[in-house]
Amino acid sequence: MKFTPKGQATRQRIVEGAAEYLRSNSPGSVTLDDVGAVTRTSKGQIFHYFPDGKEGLLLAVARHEADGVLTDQEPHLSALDTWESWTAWRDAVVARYRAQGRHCPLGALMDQMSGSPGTAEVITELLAQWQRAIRAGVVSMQASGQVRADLDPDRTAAAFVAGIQGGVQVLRATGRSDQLEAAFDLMIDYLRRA
Amino acid sequence: MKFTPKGQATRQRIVEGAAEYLRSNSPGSVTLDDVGAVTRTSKGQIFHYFPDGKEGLLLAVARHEADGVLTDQEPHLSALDTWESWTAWRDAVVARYRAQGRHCPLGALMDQMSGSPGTAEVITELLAQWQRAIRAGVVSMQASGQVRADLDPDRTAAAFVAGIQGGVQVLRATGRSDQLEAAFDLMIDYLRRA
DNA sequence: CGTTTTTTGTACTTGCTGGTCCAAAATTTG
DNA sequence: CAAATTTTGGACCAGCAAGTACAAAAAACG
Repeated sequence: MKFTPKGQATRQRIVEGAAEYLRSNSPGSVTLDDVGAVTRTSKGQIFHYFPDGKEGLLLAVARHEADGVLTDQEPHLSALDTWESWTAWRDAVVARYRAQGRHCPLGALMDQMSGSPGTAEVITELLAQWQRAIRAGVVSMQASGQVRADLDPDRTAAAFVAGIQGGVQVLRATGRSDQLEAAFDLMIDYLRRA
Repeated sequence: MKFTPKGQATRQRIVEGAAEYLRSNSPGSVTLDDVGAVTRTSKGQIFHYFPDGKEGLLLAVARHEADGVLTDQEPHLSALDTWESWTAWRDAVVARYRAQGRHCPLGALMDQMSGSPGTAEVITELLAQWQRAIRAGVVSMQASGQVRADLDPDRTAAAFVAGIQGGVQVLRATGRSDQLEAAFDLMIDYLRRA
């Protein structure tokens, strides 16, 4: 499929509009007409740019959101080489999620996961990248001798992913960020003692 | 609403059948006809026992599943007073979730959460109970002097909830239990060193 | 320009699903 | 046993939302 610049702009408008809309509405209840209304597009355009219909559109949205999650923390993620950078990262994530409350791109992703194997794949890739970035941070802390060398960076990073993921999940369900903060603090504290 | 014994049995059959069915199918795609087919009941019966229709049924299922999650780990949860009991608990949870893979009652709950405030409440209550049980375990370890007394039991329990929750979530998305195990191990290890 | 391709709008179709209605069967009750 | 109540079955309805058809507008192109 090739599109002219105008076409690409429209396509992008649809994806971004749908993404934002999906952050506050469960994917099951979002209709193509909703998307059309929000993005000022007609059904014809939606199917023109997403021949696979709703499924294709949701997948495109998933990819778009997955991108956002990582680039969002990028300044922090790639520089986890001092204790300050770790806590700064923690603060950024907590503040970010606390501000947006339930309207969470990652959470919306998870919601649309069940049923769509494509989305599950996108999430798997996202988590893997995330874990890799954290792992790199652990390794760099070991390299500078601030963390014991016998710590397994892979498992530590895996635990971080689980903790953050779970904290966000709880935040979405309950509206409270306690668990997210506690998990983050415990894990960083664990690193500190290692 | 009052039902005869026969009626209660039917109601229960519907809830349990629907619950099992929901574990492997996303709630958005589950229809009342599906439930009827699986539980050998007619639409009439479903609306007879759940006057609020689908929403009421899903809520009943949510409560049923929430019960199951805790009673499932109950032998372990109420006896977290030795290191062996903690690791036994860990092993039980990991084994359990690894066996069931994606068909996870808690995960299915989370899925149907978005959009239904009732379900969100059920989940909040479940998480709170869970956290309380873990907290009690931490306290008892402190009482017996196996864990430092200056550790905050609330925050520690909160972190555990987040870690497990996230691990399960990742397991559902990727099919791998690495993160769940890593989170569990890191946290227990953290306790050990405290 | 004129033609060809892309983009957009809209009316329509189709299938599905939650929910209603009502009557028959079974069960309880007196 | 007869009346009242509960349980069950299934036909039916209404609305909604995905997807299609097709033509007009706009742009690209030579």
